[in-house]
Order: sequence, then C-alpha cells, then structure tokens
Amino acid sequence: MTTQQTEGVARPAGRPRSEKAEKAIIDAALDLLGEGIGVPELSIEAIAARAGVGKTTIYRRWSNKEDLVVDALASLKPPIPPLHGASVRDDLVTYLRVVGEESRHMRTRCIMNIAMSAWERHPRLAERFQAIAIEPRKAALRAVLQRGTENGELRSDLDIEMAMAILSGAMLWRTKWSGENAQLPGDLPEQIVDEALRGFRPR
Amino acid sequence: MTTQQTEGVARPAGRPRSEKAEKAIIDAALDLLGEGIGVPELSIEAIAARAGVGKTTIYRRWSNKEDLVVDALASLKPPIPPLHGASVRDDLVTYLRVVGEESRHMRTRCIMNIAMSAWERHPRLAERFQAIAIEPRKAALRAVLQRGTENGELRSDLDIEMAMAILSGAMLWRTKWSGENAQLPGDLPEQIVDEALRGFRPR
DNA sequence: ACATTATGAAACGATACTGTTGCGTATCGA
DNA sequence: TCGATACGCAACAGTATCGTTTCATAATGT
Repeated sequence: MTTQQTEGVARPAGRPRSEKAEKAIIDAALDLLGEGIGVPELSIEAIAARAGVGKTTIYRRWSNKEDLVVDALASLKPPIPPLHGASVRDDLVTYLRVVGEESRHMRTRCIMNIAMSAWERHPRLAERFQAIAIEPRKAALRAVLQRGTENGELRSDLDIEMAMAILSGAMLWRTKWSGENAQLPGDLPEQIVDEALRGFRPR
Repeated sequence: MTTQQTEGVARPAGRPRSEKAEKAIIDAALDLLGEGIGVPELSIEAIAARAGVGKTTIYRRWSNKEDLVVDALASLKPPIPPLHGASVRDDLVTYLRVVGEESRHMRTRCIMNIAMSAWERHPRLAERFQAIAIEPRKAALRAVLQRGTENGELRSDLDIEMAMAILSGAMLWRTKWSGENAQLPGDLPEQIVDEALRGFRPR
C-alpha cells in the first residue's frame, strides 16, 4: 500500500492547499472588480490584502493575473428564474425583470462592463465569461421563444436570434444610456416585451 | 492703448500657448484610448511621449487626467449621415449601417467601451460623452421615427424612445456578444430594421 | 532691447506594485 | 516523530508613474 486513495488521483504529500484560501482569493477579486476596479489596475497585493492571504498563496496557484480573473468570473453563475409561466409574454417579462433587477447592483454593472470591454484585450476572458454567464441566459431565452414559435404564440418564421437581440438589446440600451441617475420606469420589462411582441406575433 | 485686441478678450503677455501642442496632446490621448488603454492606466507620461510634448505642457492645461480625457472625448463628433431618404426604412438601414461600419474600427469600439464603463467611476466623463456623441445620434434617429409617425409609415402611437432602444440595442447586442471574431452578416442592418418595423408599422 | 510667458527635456523624491525569497508556523501522510 | 508542503508575514530589488522643479530656448507684446 502506498497511499490511501479515496479518489483515483494520488494525493501529493504535505499540507494540502486550503480551499478556504482559494475561495477567499476569488471572492476578494470579485469584490474589487465589483467596486469598479478594472482588470489592469487590479493588483495582486490588493487581492491578497482583501482576502487576508499572503501574495505567495496567490502566485502559487495562478501565474497570470488574467488566469485568476478568468477563474473568478467563471465562478459566477447567473440567476435564471424558472420560465414555465402561463404565456410567452409572462416568461419574457419575468426574464427581463430579473435582468433589470440585477443591473441595479453596482457589482453586476461593473462586472458586465469588464466583460463587455474584455474582447479587445482579454479575449480568453471574454470568451469564458460568455460561455459561463451569457450562454445559459441566452439558452433560457431561446427556449421560451422556441416554445412560442411552436405553440403558435409567436410567428413560426420568427428569427429567434434576432428576437433575442431585440429584447436583450433594448434592455441593455436603456440601462446603459439612460443617464444612470434617471430612474428607469418600473414597468420597463413590460413595455419592451409588449412593443417587441407586436412584431413577433403571428399576422 | 494696452493691447491690440482683435478679440474681445485681453491677450495675456508672453508666448502664447501652442494650439498645435494642444491638438497633439488630445490626439495622443485618443490614440492611446483607441488602442485599448483604459482611463486608469492611461499615463500622462505616455501621452506626452506620444504627442512629442513635455509633461509640463500637459499639466499646465489640465490638472486632472479626467479633465483631459473629458476634453479628448468631447472632441469626437459622430458621423451622422443625411437621413432624408425615400422611406423610413431606408433611413433606418442607412443609420444602422453607419453604426455597424463604425463599430468595426478598434478605435471606436475601445472608446465606446470606455464611455459605457464610465458611469460607475467617471460620471462627468460619461455625461459629457453622452451629450456630445450619443445625443446627436439619438436626435437624428428620433427625427426619422418622428417623421414616420407623422406621415403614416409608422404607428401614430409608437413609443419613439422605445423604438430607438430596440433598434440601437439590437445592433449593440449583436456587435457586443457575437464573439467578436464571428463576422456579422453584411445585411444585419436590414434584418434588424425589417424585424423591428413589423411592430412599428400601422396595424 | 526687454519683460513675460510657453516649450521640451531632464531630473527629482514619493508612492505603488511587481515577482521572489526567507522565516517561523501549521497541517498533512508515513 | 519526521519529511513534505502550504500558510501568513515581511523584506527585497526592480520598474513605473506620479506631480514638481529646474533649465535653456522660443515666441510674443511694449
């Protein structure tokens, strides 16, 4: 017998790495990013300090700052509400309402900003974020629209990707370019969905 | 006689400030921002070097880096094509086509990223950019839609701000979350406009 | 000519972060 | 108990930028 192997992988000798430290590091990074610190100015020192951890502990796990940020963003899972409501309209409103609610948090806004700006200089990061955080949402939205085209609530020839762009894009546009101070109307999701559905419904 | 006053303002004694230097500084700043340098990491030294100018010359004119960036972004005027085409549809397609064409330039994308991220930490900058670069576009788009509601091409009860959000938002969404590598279809503007107009046209 | 202000270049001390190293301690398997 | 590895902490030299200052020179008005 060499080692008691509960798992298939040989456990290396010595003290194992602390999962708590790892989590603290990622949380600290997300905290800082969520406060508006950009990726380039995000310093390992600040992360270590915030996490109550030595820099060594960080460098031992990630060689790049970008790798760390990628792992941090990948740990984010978007909240997707159950979308099996009475109608496509209800589901779309529910979906946009959650998106709008989320975008009222500083943290979400900052991280979205980072992700949207990342394509130019951190494509790996953007790609990963897209896969982890955006795609699941798009899939949920796509399923709702797909269902609509199948049960007759929506036009059968509706371009679903286009419909998604219209719904999500309108929401994004309003939350981005409406002054940020200017309070968005509480029924914005309903307004968007109702306007969009005019074109989505069968003749 | 105190001074030859071609203008109403008294010209101060001594060597006048070089307009060429001022322009070079702003151009250098825009260049760097357009290459993906973010505001926080944009260094005065880099600007001075790029502009072929002493740091003194910069500090003499702007006390903040933010002030400089604000002036730099304010010097940008968006290209707005003449929108008096045969139909509302044509004008909308023309408009979105220009937007799409612009967004294929690294420089435009980077500066848009900065502007969109600026609300959180540089609200003055965002506000200024909105007034200088966004509002004129919105006004042009609004005029087209307004005309449509008046001449019967569009529903008379169309919510114009919402329609703008749908059109611009759909375009923004597609250019932002489509992988950046994935080439957007050449007729994307037509697709967006045609889908949107389904709901905008009178019953 | 002379006063005045701006210019580009260079150097300054101060601050912050980098990535690495050494230290003493803690936690694991054998 | 012992070897091995991770931990938090502190210090290191190296680099970059900050905002300021000094300098010789250039450009303007009187």
